[in-house]
Amino acid sequence: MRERICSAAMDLFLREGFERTSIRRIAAAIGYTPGAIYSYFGDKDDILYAIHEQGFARLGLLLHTLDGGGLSARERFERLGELYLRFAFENPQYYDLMFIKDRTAKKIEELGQWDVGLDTYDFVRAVVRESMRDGALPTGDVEAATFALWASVHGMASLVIRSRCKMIPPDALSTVVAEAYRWTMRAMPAQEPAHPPRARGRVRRSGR
Amino acid sequence: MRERICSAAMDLFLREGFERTSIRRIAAAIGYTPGAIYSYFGDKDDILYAIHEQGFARLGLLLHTLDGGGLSARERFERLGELYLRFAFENPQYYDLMFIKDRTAKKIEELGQWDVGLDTYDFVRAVVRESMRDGALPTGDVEAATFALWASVHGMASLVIRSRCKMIPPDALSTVVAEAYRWTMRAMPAQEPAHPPRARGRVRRSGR
DNA sequence: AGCTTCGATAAACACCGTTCAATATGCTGA
DNA sequence: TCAGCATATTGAACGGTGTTTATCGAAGCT
Repeated sequence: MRERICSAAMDLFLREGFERTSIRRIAAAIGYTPGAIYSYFGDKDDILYAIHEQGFARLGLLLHTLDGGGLSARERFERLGELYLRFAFENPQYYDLMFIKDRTAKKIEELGQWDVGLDTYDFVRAVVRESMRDGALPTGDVEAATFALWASVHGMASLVIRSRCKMIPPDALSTVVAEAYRWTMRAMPAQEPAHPPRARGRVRRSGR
Repeated sequence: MRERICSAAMDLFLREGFERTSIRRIAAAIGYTPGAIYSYFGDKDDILYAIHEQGFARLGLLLHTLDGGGLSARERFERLGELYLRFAFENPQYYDLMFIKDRTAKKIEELGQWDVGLDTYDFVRAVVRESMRDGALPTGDVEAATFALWASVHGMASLVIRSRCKMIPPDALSTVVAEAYRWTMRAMPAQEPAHPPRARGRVRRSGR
């Protein structure tokens, strides 16, 4: 039943946008009265939260396709941002819920459930750390580098999703984004491995 | 009168947030009835739009303090992002209106008034172009590099403003952001000037 | 004084999220 | 088979929202 509500809600979010999706409409879409929904969700933002969880499950699945591909640390690092951007542009409504919408953050705070997104962040941090250890990135503050990478791709995604890129011709947008990401990557050059053979071997093996 | 409405609205936005600021409350704050407001603004989002314009005026003023300081292209480039971030963190509600909120973008689209933000973007692009010509940045696609820089700082600002950084201890947040920006800057190294003396002279003089 | 003009009002409309007493439904035990 | 119970659902209500519009009142002009 929670499932039915969620999928009806997401359906309406996609077609009408969140603000125009009322509890009454969600209820009508599944043939119920508004009050019924409150037996399954405490309030409207609880539905948002449930969908946001689904979104993180999807994103997690996508990012973990990086595991076991026999990729070098540098390849993993570069693919990570690409996958993140792909998720954002293929699921803009999910992305909005997960990383932009105010109400989601408010609900997360209310529930104190930060771990949903934290897993994903830990994964990114681990990739950055590995990349540094492997010489695929200049060494430095892991926390800051992780945040810098995340901010960069989130910035691109959220500017596009929230329609702030109208100065770029729509048909050129995707290539500008791709080019900007390439620029960001090129700007973070691979260094000489710190301790070449053992480190790379260890990383390769543990990444199996 | 429009001024009085705007400042009352901004006052309430600051204290209560946009969603909880109703036309009725704005009207009450200046001693009018709700209907009166509609003699001065077509709808609620027109107030948003007016405030967003003020925000861009402020930001423009701040960024143009870079002019005439006798700064090198590289310094201008680095300071640009710092000023942008400063604006965002000192005026988070303005920033939200200008670069994150959905309804602002919708209203801009409705009015077809993209030039407000375009001036600012042109300024950033010009700084990037100058930096490349001056060898303060690796040369390459100006459009992509501008977007990459903007996305990077916007990403940091919007993640913080929309409360997505709870995995970073609050008291460490500002240093992580600063460190991440330094990382981004360090990752975009200055190159040898393309045509050193004449070019630098020209830039210096025109920047007066 | 009469007339016009125009800003402000009050009331209404159609929504919204949310609550809750009342009811319908389906299941259990006798 | 039927009473009783528990649970799922309803429908109406509350207080709010953005927005529209007929009406009013005061000021300005002839």
